[in-house]
Amino acid sequence: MLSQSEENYLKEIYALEELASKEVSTNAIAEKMNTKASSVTDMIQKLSQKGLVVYKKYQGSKLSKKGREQAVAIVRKHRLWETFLVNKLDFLWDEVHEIAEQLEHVSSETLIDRLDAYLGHPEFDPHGDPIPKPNGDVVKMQNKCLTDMDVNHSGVLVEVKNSEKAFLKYLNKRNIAIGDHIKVTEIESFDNSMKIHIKEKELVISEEIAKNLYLNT
Amino acid sequence: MLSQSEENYLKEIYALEELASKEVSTNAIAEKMNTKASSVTDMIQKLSQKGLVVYKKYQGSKLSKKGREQAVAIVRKHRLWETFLVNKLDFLWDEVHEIAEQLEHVSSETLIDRLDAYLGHPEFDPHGDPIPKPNGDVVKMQNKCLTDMDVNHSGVLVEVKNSEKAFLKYLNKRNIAIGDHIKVTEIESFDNSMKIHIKEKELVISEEIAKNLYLNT
DNA sequence: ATATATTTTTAGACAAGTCTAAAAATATAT
DNA sequence: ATATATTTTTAGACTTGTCTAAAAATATAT
Repeated sequence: MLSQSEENYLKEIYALEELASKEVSTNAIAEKMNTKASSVTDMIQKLSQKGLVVYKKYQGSKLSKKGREQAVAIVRKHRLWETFLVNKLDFLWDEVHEIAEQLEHVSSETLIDRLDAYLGHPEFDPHGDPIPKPNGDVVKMQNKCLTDMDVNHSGVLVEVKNSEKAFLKYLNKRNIAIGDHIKVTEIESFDNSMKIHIKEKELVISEEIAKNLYLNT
Repeated sequence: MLSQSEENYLKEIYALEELASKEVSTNAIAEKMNTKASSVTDMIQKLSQKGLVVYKKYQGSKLSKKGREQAVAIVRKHRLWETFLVNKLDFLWDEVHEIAEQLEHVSSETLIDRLDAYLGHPEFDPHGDPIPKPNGDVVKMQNKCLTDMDVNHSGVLVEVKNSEKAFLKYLNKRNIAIGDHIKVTEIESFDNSMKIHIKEKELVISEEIAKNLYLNT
């Protein structure tokens, strides 16, 4: 049985690994979790002791097989609860994160299986993130050009294909940056412009812009 | 903001007060919560400090107005979640307690209001207990124990006072459930066993069983 | 390559909640 | 009414998860 805190660490390490696909640094975890590096070191050592994390002093951490399984299970719960909140209780998809953070720690296999069935075994949560299967399978995220994405799908901005001053200036002005979570909310078929949700705001961008943005989805 | 532990204490003190309608003893709380009397003393003093409990050394504790409000809010959450689990996720009414014990600590006013609406503002939970209103009102039940009923009188089974596995199993086997209409058709005076009419059938139950069944008449 | 800066770990402290063992207060029984 | 039993509280310890401050390791810059 994991404590809530242990679960949160596993979940965040998982998220960071997905982004970087290499060992995650103590500082990175500390920042993500709003805590101090020394606290992270303490917890990492405990998780390492328990065989959930592979850790070598000063070299960062990564999840073990066992740790990854646990992390995925938590992500599954989080995303199913988010889906419930939006699909059944009429929350908006950007209002549900904090509540799901609490619900994800409720421990009952049966509960989560029933919830999954009740929701009709959804594949994606309201943010467009894939919901892991009960056996731990997760749809692999891959880089996709924004122009290849469908409505309601989302991803994290990981690459900008054009490095002209003007283009970068454009991104700056609109406060678009690497690492931002972007969700496609509308596509205008006649000119392929799209409406995207980014940093709590809606933005309309042309196909020309979209062509240069790559998301990890 | 109350900790989970504080919430649990308030909830259990509330339950004990409802039963006894007087100050509850440290030992009674300890037994109910599966903890030691010394731990209870510690917590009681803390809750008293916070103005949630009225406490005088060696004289037992009772909830303050503020503490009672908090306790009722937790009971409301607990019972709404139980209703959700049974009505929407098809749990049996005797399977939901442990899960609801976890869910009741999820903190979000909006969540619980939406859940309430989603369930159609139910008045009773699957065990027949009244669900407190958002403002804290709780329907006072004029429940009667089956042993206090006369021949030919009837009511709806609303509460089961014993939650041991064996007892619940007994009820399941005989297909006796909360919400059933029960009529007393015969009382055997020498052992106080009774014949009851339930779901189109006649059943004989011992006084021992009858003691644990409460009807809303 | 050496000094400087940054990151990470350690050491020691603290708060919450629990426990055991012993002391203090209250209740019970003769 | 006094001795005995029970209940409750206190004192001190332990665990979990956090923190600050200082030390150690690693990275960076000139």
